[in-house]
Amino acid sequence: MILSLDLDSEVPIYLQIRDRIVEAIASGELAEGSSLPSTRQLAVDLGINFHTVNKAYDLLRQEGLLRINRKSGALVQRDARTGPPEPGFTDEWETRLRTLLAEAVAHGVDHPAVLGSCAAVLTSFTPTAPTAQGADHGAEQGDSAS
Amino acid sequence: MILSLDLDSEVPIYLQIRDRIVEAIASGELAEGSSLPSTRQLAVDLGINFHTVNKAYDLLRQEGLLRINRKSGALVQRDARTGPPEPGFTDEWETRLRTLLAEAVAHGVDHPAVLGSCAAVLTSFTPTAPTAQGADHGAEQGDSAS
DNA sequence: GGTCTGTTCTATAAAAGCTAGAACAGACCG
DNA sequence: CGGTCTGTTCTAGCTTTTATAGAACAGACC
Repeated sequence: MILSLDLDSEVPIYLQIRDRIVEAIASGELAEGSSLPSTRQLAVDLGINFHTVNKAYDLLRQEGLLRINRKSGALVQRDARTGPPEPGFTDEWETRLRTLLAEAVAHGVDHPAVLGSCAAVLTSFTPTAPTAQGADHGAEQGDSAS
Repeated sequence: MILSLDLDSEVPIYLQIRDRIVEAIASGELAEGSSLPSTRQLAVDLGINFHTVNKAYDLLRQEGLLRINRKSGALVQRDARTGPPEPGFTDEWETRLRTLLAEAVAHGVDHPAVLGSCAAVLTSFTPTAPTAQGADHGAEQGDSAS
């Protein structure tokens, strides 16, 4: 699990870590039960303070995506296949979705284009379709600059 | 233009104002050229300081959605029909979209359901679509894989 | 002239955000 | 046992954000 982050970004470091892990879970790169590096280890790899990593892990734990144990460290608790989301998640999420999509529409992106972007993002989460046998165009992503 | 905001929300007031205006523009409730109430007037209506409203307006101006004039006040500059977004908008927007959709997928919402939510939100932006250009049935495509 | 408008200063106070140092306790291994 | 890893907790400093507020200015409008 190598993640690259931009220290010059306006997005806080701990949020970048969280976002990357969420995307890794969504794409299946991190399956349920996968173990994440320890906060101190990841902090050393990224050259940041381990509290920052801890904050990201703790946020993911509050969101129900991680299970943190003193003995086994951080494990992925949720998965795309785990089941439906906890009650209360969808409402809050759709509110944010509404605001985000409204932004695009207001800026002149027409509805089919917006929906196309959504579909493209979702497709990027499944680089290798289970039922597909034709195109195995691997998504180029492996980038580690940290 | 009546907007309700939640003073107890974690979302800052000025951001709530911005979000509501963006959604109003996306839904066509506020068309290009529409005039918004003055900062002082809206502040009185909402029971808040006019600087807070000014901050929301200024943010929308920076985003290119509002044109603020000393004589005509705040006018909606952009619209769903104005044209394609400014260069640089899409990339940053798709990054946020990716993170948001990843969140839903990681929480167990399957791809068709996510796409369905997106389509539902878009549909809610067009309660009456006389100039439909295929946005209605655009949601009908199921999952993208295979 | 009076009143509205946006604009621009300064200012303050509270809150949140972010990173960090230090220490503690449990777990593991040689 | 001793050393080292782990997560956890407490404290702390610093910056940024948020919201409010006052004051003043200039253009527009009736």
